Amino acid sequence: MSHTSFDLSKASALRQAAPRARADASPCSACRVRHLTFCQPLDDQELKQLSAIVTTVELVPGDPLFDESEPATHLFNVTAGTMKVYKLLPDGRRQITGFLFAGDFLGLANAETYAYSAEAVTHAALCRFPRKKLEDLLARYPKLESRLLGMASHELAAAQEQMLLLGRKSAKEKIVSFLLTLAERAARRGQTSNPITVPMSRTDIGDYLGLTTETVSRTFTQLKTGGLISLQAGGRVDLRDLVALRNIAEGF
Amino acid sequence: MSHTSFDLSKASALRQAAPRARADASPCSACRVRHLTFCQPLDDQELKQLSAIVTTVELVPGDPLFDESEPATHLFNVTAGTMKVYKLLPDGRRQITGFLFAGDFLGLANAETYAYSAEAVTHAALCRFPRKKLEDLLARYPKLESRLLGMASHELAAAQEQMLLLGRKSAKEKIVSFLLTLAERAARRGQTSNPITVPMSRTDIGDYLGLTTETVSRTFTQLKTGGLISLQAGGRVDLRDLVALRNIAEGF
DNA sequence: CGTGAAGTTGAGTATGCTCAACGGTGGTGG
DNA sequence: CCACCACCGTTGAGCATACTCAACTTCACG
Repeated sequence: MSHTSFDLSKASALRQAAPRARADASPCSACRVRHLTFCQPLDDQELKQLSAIVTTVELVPGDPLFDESEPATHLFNVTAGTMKVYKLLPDGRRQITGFLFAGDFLGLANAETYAYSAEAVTHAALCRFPRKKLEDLLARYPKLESRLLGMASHELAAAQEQMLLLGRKSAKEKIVSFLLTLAERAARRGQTSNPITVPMSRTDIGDYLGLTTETVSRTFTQLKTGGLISLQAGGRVDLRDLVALRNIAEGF
Repeated sequence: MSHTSFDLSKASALRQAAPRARADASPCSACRVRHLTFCQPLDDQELKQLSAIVTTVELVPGDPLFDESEPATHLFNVTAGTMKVYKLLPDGRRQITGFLFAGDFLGLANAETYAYSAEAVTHAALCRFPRKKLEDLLARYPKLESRLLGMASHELAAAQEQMLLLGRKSAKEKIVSFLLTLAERAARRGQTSNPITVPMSRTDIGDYLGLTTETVSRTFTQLKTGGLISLQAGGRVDLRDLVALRNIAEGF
């Protein structure tokens, strides 16, 4: 599972999301993923205000975006590619707390510092908003803040689902739940949900699910042998028996 | 560790938080825990609006407040006592996703239904807001929505910390982290942080930390034997060596 | 007191981890 | 263009942490 094929596949997405050069048109109004993001409720006039404070960031796989406990100066919006956010223990144990795709935001912090580190999984593009200036805009446009609260609520529900997974599910249930969540999120973004694209490494998956790479690998093999999934080129996973998979994920 | 002693200790808190009878004074303006809650930014005039839509709920240990997948018609604010929120798998496995104390809110839902069930751990009192009417108020008072977003961000950070715990910490690290978090939250509420009050059962603690009751019990014994904590009457836990405990919790 | 729930302790076990070897693949440099 | 190398993924063997099942104790309450 190399990154290369994904780098290629993301290249066009990067171009789509990139702001346009013309000065009079708001770059944000041309954004292909706006309907997925927190900017969604703004009209053209308001998007111009947003455009005035945004800059874009492009990352290659492995590039860090920010580190835990660093001053939380910016909020980001993923426009293309995949990001991961994680927390570390002093001895190197790592918990990936989320994978982020187009439309997801990161960097929301109540405290002065980020609560986690963020790093690119694939080639990725992001919008970067200075926190202070964005807060001014939030104060001016309550519907923006409302949208952000809605997205934060959604994330909270996802976090609780993940706690159930981490605390109470078996390795097999974890992997299957993970695959189905990927499929669901892809569908939500309007992408194909079967076969799904799994851009992250076995190690990343393990660190997300509270497993080791070996266990992740063994479980994939087991699912493959059982005819529930099949692994295809480019890190794609074909979900062969959705009913059976859903039963496993729910713990039946 | 019975609930009784806690029921007694909470009785006065219940009275403190109970709305007053006079019609012209806003009950909310007399609230003892307002500075901890999302109502905090409102002035007296605005609190009156809030009072108009609030009702109060009192629960005894074990009382359910609402169930997962039930229509999310209300949002709640804990004013006294301890609540737990949890998710279930079909075979009965349970993950408690949080314990809630005075000042914490619950029932925030982006979807039509609650994402979890909620139940009283001790005697508890809550404010109940009809979701629709509260949303009207949120639209009218952006500072309310802003405050709610801040609290949701804080919860998200806590959820990520909990994922790190569930996915990557040992039983001992989990228990110690849990005790220290309880101490920190007690301090935040202005209560004594040592000894701490642990109002929930071993089973609840296990379901919160992804452990069994037996492992929780064994680990407490181990910490006690090691002189790191001591168990006192009324479910109080004395943290004997904070430095050592912090090192364990952080994974050193 | 008697009873039932909660907590503790013990013995044996299983799930997932550790340590290790090997194979494939893509990227690099000669 | 090919050979090498590093990284990722897979598989195996043995082990450890936490679980299961069970007995016993403690405690709250009737």
